[in-house]
Amino acid sequence: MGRRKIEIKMVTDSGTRQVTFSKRRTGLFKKANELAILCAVQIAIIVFSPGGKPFSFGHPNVESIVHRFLNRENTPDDAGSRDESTTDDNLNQRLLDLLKRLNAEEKRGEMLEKALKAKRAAKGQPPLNQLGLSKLAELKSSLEDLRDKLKDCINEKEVVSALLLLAEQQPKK
Amino acid sequence: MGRRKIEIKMVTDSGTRQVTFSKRRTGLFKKANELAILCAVQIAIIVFSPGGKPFSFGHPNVESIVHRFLNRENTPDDAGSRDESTTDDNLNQRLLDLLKRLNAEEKRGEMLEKALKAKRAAKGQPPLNQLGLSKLAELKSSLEDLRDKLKDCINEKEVVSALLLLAEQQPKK
DNA sequence: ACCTATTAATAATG
DNA sequence: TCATTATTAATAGGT
Repeated sequence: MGRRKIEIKMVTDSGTRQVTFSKRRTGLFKKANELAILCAVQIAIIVFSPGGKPFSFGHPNVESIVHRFLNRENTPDDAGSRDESTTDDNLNQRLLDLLKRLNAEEKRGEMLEKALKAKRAAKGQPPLNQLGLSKLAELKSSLEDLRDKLKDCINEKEVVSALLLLAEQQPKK
Repeated sequence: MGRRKIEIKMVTDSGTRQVTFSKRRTGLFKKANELAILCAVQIAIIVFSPGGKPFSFGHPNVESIVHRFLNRENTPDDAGSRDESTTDDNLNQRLLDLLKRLNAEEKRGEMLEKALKAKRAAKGQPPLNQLGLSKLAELKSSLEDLRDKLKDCINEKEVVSALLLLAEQQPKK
């Protein structure tokens, strides 16, 4: 709907792409707002610009909707509405996503840690010495908790991976 | 853009509201898809229908975008544009977010695994037996890789936690 | 940013 | 829910 019809494929010129992004993002958010009001529903949109900057729209706000969405699987009391989300395919897809994410976050964690190390090296004196003994003990126990949690996590991921691979293995249905 | 102009206010008739919701949701998702392709961007939409049923659109998928957003981080590969993201505060905040997310995902992983287990228990014969030996070996080594990665991860998280707690400890600057 | 010719979405209807 | 279509709304290209 413009002076010309355009094909839906990546806009190659980066200037034009940025303009298109701005215009269409505005239009999309407007539509989302209309949908929310007309139908009295909750809606959230998250989009990252070509430059990587996050934009979001939420009615009434992004966080509550995301939270509701992410936690939609553990509401056994109100028995209504849902029908999907319990098929094997669905579970497998979600597990696959989860594993992908965990992997990505491991990498991210490594990068962040390196960045922080570099920062501290560049500074000079690490602030470790300034810690009180009681704080150190506290720290130690919290780290032990964390380690134990992650160890449990390893076993779970092994099981999950096994199930996933098996599922992929199966010719299906 | 219909036979008549309509006011943007809640549609009172529930039948009409449901129809409007369906049509406009479809339109919105289509627009989102076009935006994603035209501008090569990631986008996620979550919307709950008037009946409370969740609908979502994600390019490439909802989960990764939601988590990228909750964590407010920019992609590290294209080295341009950004200038922040290297202060200590910023790093610490990002590490804190990462830890929170890892924790949340551990829990999610547990839940998903339980769900899958329950499913399989309900079915009967687990498909493990059908695996060929070579596939089993493959599986085993990939699991070992995963375990090793997670072990490394544990150590990193310990360091990270220590640094985080120390940072919180400091009266700041 | 703004303009506007043109296309795309959709409200009402069957 | 699906199809049609008169009408409005979004927007591509240009200034």
